[in-house]
Amino acid sequence: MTKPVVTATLVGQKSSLHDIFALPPGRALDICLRLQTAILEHRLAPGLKLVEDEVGEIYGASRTVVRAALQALAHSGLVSIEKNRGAFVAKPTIREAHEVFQARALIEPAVARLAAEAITNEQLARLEAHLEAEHAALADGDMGKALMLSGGFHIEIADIADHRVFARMVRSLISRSSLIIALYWKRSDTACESHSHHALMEAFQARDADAAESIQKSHIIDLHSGLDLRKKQEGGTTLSEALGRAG
Amino acid sequence: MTKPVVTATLVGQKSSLHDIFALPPGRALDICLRLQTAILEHRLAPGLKLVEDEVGEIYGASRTVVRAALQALAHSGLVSIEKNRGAFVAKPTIREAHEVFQARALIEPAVARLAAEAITNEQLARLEAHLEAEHAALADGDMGKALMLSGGFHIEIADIADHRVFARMVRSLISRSSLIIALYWKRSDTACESHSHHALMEAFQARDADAAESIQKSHIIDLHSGLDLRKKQEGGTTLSEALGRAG
DNA sequence: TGACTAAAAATTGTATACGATCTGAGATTG
DNA sequence: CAATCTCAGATCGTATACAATTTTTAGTCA
Repeated sequence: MTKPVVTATLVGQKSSLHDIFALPPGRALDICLRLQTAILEHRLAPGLKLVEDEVGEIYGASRTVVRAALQALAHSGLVSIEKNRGAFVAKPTIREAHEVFQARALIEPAVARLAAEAITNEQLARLEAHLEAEHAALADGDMGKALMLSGGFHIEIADIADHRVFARMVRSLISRSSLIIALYWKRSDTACESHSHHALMEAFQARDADAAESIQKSHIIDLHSGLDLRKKQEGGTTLSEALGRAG
Repeated sequence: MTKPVVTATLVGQKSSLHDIFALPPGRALDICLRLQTAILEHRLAPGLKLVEDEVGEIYGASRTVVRAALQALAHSGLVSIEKNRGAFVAKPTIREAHEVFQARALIEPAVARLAAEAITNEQLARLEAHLEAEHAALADGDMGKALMLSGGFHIEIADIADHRVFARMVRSLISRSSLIIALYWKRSDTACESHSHHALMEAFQARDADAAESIQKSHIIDLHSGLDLRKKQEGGTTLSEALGRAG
């Protein structure tokens, strides 16, 4: 049962969650996080409608709370809300896909530099453990888990950089990347990814900020090039079916 | 009566507002924008408490709607919400001030480059008009207006770059900068600012992307250095006093 | 059959009500 | 007199109810 560890990282157990959603702790935040996890795990397909009553029923909360959660998710870009029509799992356009990866290519290398300059031994160990988990998932052929861990790796770096403004941006960009990958990923060999992360790891161990920055930049450009920006997947699943009763 | 034009730019008349707050059009968005304007015009001091009933009374809406608006503002970083305590106009810390300007120094030069590459003659004219208005405000000694226009200038550039992800980031960073300046600005000679904007304008006219990028970078570093990050202003005004009945 | 229309059902938008929590003034005590 | 305690008022958190809007369905007519 290693999954909870994964989701905790990607979803934001560290670096105070309410900082991400600007919501005080409470049931709304809970629902927010659960839905976010479900979306990032690709259990809720892009385009799926999130009916307020239905979500409330599943998590045992009233529409008031659910609405707050959905609104928060809309701000983070994982959900889009249309007037009088409701909330839907976001379905990034091809344009947005490009933009998100352009933004990542600008911001994450700078963040990697900061992280390389500030990283402690303890954080190094943690990051290495993360990398190993990622490697293991790849060996198992568990792609969903590997992708999740891959995102978590980037987020951990942002946390190490200890820059809240950047960290928040990175978190949002990576969440959206997860959706984008769900829709547009084409490349079969995800191995290169793990390789990039390994190279990054070495740069961190050497505290080589220049290397970290440049490796991260290549890595993200590489990811960007791994997208097929023509076809688009349709989302047909049903809500309670995907979430079950526990979510 | 030139102010509405100004606020319209800073607040986001262009580039579909609901994109900024991820809120569908409606009363919540209205309140959101009015409060944002009031905050950015420094009529609502950092730290001021925004009582839900009071805001609702002023704008003629129920708490339900007001809460949605406050939550949206919290996401954009202009308001902070504390559990069981309510919403307050955000009061950026010194650390956050540094971080916001570091982020601007990274992102805005890249955005300026994009804008220089894409700018049309029409947009050039618009931008020039904006610059003139800014110059006029400075000549009048109307600092509040000048600051507002200064922020608007940066936002227009982001809109010209036509990159929604960056534009949204820039908008959020500039909003927060407005608060930061309200709290920490020290320099008396705001003239240099106008000078920087002039230099940028020339780069745009020449479609010189390199120049635009580098000028923007220096400009933001310069702004950052114009902050005094020691003292902190206290906010004591009252809500309805600042907003009046019309807001 | 197919397209259009109208009524019914489902869903969202908003207001209101009530319990929970916080705040501050005044009483109490060492 | 200062510090603490208690309780009333203010304010927030959440559920529920009803109005407005959209979506679906059933029916009608060409």
